[in-house]
Amino acid sequence: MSRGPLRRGPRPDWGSDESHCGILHVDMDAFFASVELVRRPHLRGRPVIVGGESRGVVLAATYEARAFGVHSAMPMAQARRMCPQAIVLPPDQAAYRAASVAVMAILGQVTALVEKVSVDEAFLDVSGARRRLGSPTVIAEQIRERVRRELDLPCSVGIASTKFVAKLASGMAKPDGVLLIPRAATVPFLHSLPVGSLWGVGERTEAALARWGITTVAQLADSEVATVQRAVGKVAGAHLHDLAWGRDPRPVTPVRQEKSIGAESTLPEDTADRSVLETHLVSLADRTATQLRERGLVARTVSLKVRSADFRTLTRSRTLGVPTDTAREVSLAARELLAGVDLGGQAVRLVGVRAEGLTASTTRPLTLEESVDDGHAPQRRAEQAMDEVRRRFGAGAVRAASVVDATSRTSTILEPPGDLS
DNA sequence: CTAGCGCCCGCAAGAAGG
DNA sequence: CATTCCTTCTTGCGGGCG
Repeated sequence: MSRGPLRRGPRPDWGSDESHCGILHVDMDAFFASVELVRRPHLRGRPVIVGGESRGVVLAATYEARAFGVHSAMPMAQARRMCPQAIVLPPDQAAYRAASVAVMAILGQVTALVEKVSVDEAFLDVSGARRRLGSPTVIAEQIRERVRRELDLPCSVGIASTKFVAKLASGMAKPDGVLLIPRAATVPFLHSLPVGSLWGVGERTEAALARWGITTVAQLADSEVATVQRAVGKVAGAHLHDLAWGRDPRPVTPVRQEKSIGAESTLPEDTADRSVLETHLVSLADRTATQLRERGLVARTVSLKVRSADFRTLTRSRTLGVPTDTAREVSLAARELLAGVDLGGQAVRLVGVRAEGLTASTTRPLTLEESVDDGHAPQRRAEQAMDEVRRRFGAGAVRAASVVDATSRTSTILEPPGDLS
């Protein structure tokens, strides 16, 4: 989700030579808010913010809200102060995922070379589609028209010769626009920007560069590589210096093997009660393991994330003897890790579970040998049965007994097989 | 008054190898 | 033969980024 403030003034124009500009970056405008407006058309034209109710941040804001200074990632309390008349809607991730799938389907019809980078943005390599579909700007406008007509959603497209310049261009094209940066204009374009515009330069890196007197991309480009490397590290330094000269050889990569899968949640209120935390860990582990099984993956390492009330974050991880995809083992590992954490009396505001070291599961349709000699097989079978129940009756149909609130427990609730607590 | 998710890097320390 | 030194690899952790 783009997080910059509202751009003012006319859209810049860097020329119209489209040769060598095969990379498109498609970025949905105020995505979550735009999806909400589709089903709540009466809110169009009004400041709308999507975000967590009490202790959340702004996930998306319409341009009407941005006019008040509201932007993504801003604490909700601050956003409400800046724009008290804003309509605040709770997020509906399922709806956004569905919209994302629809958008990506349209992009997939343009070219197979689509790299989804997040729920609301993707890169396309259309350099081979010119004969079939026309020039990049023509393709960009067709995409925008289709997304607008079929889904009623606005998006912006950046066109350039490299991925990160295309990404910058889409940001400057917003809202609801297209911007082409011809290859010949790349360096002058980049050198007109502050360093913070570069991909990979956030608050910290910006400050580190500033200590060496580097605040613009032009200054970065004119600095010795060694200087930049001293400021931000060897690898990042070399990379940034390349970017400052428009060198970005990364190709558009349609499929990427995921390296980790996880779930985390900020608690309704801070707590130091370990049993409450463990209950959350069980359900986070369940979500994580379900995703592992959905993707046919097993994880070798389980990591725990804990954020305390003072907003300090720590992680602990453990590598298992045998890779797993069961909630039981993920949750067991997570709870053992939690037991080893000294919170120093601090209450906890967020816990998370993450599965790392992923490899393809060899045991998806459990073979006979596995169910005989793998001691974990009964657990896998049980959890696969739960997957099936959820598929047929909905996500809430089965939960670990320990996650079911005691007051809502009745004899009619299905208890999962096996000890999941 | 600060989400959730996943990627990547730097650094430190231990394991492994010579 | 056991110990030491050195390098490289692996793992764990923190943190930045978007």
